[in-house]
Amino acid sequence: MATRTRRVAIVAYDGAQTLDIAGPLEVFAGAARYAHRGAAPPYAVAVVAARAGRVRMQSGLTLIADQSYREVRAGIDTLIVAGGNARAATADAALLRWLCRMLGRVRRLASVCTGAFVLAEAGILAGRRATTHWASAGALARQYPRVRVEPDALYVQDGHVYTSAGVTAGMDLALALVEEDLGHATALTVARHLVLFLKRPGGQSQFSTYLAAQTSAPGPLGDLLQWIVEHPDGNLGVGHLAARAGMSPRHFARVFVAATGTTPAKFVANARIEHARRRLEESRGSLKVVANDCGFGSAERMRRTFQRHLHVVPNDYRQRFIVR
DNA sequence: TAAATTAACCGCCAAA
DNA sequence: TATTTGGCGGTTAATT
Repeated sequence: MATRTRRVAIVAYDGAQTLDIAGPLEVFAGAARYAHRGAAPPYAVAVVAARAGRVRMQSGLTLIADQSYREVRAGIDTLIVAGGNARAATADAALLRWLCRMLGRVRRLASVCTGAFVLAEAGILAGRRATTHWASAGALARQYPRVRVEPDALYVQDGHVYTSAGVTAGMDLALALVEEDLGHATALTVARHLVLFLKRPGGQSQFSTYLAAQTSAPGPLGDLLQWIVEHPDGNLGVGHLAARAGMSPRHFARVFVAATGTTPAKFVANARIEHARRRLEESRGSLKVVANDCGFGSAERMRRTFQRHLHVVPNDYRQRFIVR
């Protein structure tokens, strides 16, 4: 396998969403940290903007761009356009021209969230399938009729152009790109490390299944915990899990508590809730579909489980994440 | 909304 | 003898 370093550039602009930049950046940086198989690091990431120096994010945070995109002509492997308040960026004719030029010179061109509007304005998405944050999907389709908008996708690939939905979807996209380059195992490792950091400060979620799966003893349960987290649908009854682990239910329950600090059913419930939370935040799939995919059997059961654990019903929970 | 059914959990004891 | 494992039954909680 070639061990050359791929250059990744993320386009920032005044009014951009910080997490659209930081999320993918951390994914590629994480890959560089955890996948040092070759001599050279797999990625070198830079933030580019209209000019090098300060860029003011939508949130007010100031970011320092490494370079002006005007100075960048070639040598970029993956180019990513962040989302946010993209008005300024879509009005920047020089940026749009530059993106068009780069389209033929990069291996992959991607957008996160409303960054799709910038690509669309540049004409890059014409005739292509694409997505954006679902709250903006309608606007994208209206403003750019030639774009084939897929509002429910997490991310969409059309040729070498990728577009992704919300903030976390941008990280999912970045992970998919890492997977293309470095394989599934590396992408999974990066995801686990990132999830750990993402979930740890989340005060209200008193317990992260990912964290538990990550930090659990590497004994025979380690694989099982991971399997649970990755297969929220499917039979996760105590008896079935015990059989998978090759123990009697009684013994399994004891070992499980000793290893994780929780009981099997609670762990499973938490894993399913975490999955459902993400799905509710990022997709518009019906409650019924989400409930099924996350192993709740029925929307009614998911509703009660949410009520019990989060003190919110799924629909209300989802409402909180609508960006207006 | 209430009652019946089912699943999970845990203490305890016995077998390995 | 000490530790690990498995089974039984009662209690509690969740589901239909």
